[in-house]
Amino acid sequence: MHGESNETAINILYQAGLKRTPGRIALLKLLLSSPHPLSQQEIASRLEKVRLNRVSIYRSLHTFLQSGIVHRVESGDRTWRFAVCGCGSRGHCHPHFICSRCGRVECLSGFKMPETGYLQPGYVVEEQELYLRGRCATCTGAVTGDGS
Amino acid sequence: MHGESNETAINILYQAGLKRTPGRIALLKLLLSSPHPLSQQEIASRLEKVRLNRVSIYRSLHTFLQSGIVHRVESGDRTWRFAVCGCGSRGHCHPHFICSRCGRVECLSGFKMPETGYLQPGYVVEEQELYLRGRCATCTGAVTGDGS
DNA sequence: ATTTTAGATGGAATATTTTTGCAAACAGGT
DNA sequence: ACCTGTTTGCAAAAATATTCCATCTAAAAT
Repeated sequence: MHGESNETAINILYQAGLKRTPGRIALLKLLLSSPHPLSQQEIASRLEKVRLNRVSIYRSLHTFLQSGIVHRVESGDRTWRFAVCGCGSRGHCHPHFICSRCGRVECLSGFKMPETGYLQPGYVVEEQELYLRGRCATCTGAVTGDGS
Repeated sequence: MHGESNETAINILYQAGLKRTPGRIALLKLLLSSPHPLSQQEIASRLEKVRLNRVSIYRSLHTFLQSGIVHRVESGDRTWRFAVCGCGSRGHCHPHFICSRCGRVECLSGFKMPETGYLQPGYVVEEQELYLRGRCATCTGAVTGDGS
């Protein structure tokens, strides 16, 4: 299924100058294969077979974050969610949609962040986060449902 | 100083159909007089003289939130911050600025939220939050500093 | 003014998530 | 095969938010 993501994960780690340990590769593979940001709990439960400690997950995510490999989303339930971001910076390059019903968080890739030229003098913006909260297509029942 | 905010607080509670208890009035007065959102910890330390329990603060804020009296800001350090919002809804009617150095959170009142007509079909946006993270005027040293 | 009642409060305790410390294990290079 | 700095595992701590239940109070009714 995700045979190539193994190579991709190793390559990303190599590019960032990080050691390619089995745990990190598995973690990064998981993030690469997920269509939406994952919480540490979700990651831990999906990585049980790899037997990667939660603290190690926490620290690896922390390292990834500092290297700009992942970005961190605060979805409103006091848990951070992580996703691989192609933009390579620590900031957010796109808005995020949070479903208020199912809690799912989605990256709205392809959408630019709004312009912000309206700050008071002296203020410097380093990064910005735009969260849209509402109902996803599944929860509004608008999905046509073509299987899977 | 804030003699009138006492009346204002009582009036707000009355309009919302909530009981005007001393604790709630003190809490609302504090929020009304604060230029930026406050965390529960900040509120508790500033309300020590009133001897209002932290749980009561938590519950009052929860009630205020449901009544649309306050709005809740997630500033990135996993603590909620609360501020009185004139818009009367539970959503956010303006962006928030978070200083990455001093942690201060400011309401960017007067600025409209960006348009969001670009969602996929089936998605419904109930509210949106825009956070700008960076350095405030104080932390960039851009304040002219006319005393105080 | 007294009574009544739904709602608010206090204090302790619980839940959840994040973060740290230290010793053992490992990756990557020589 | 060996060395060194990094990573991991396990236990434990921190920090914040949330719940429980008995008691008290605001505000309306008598």
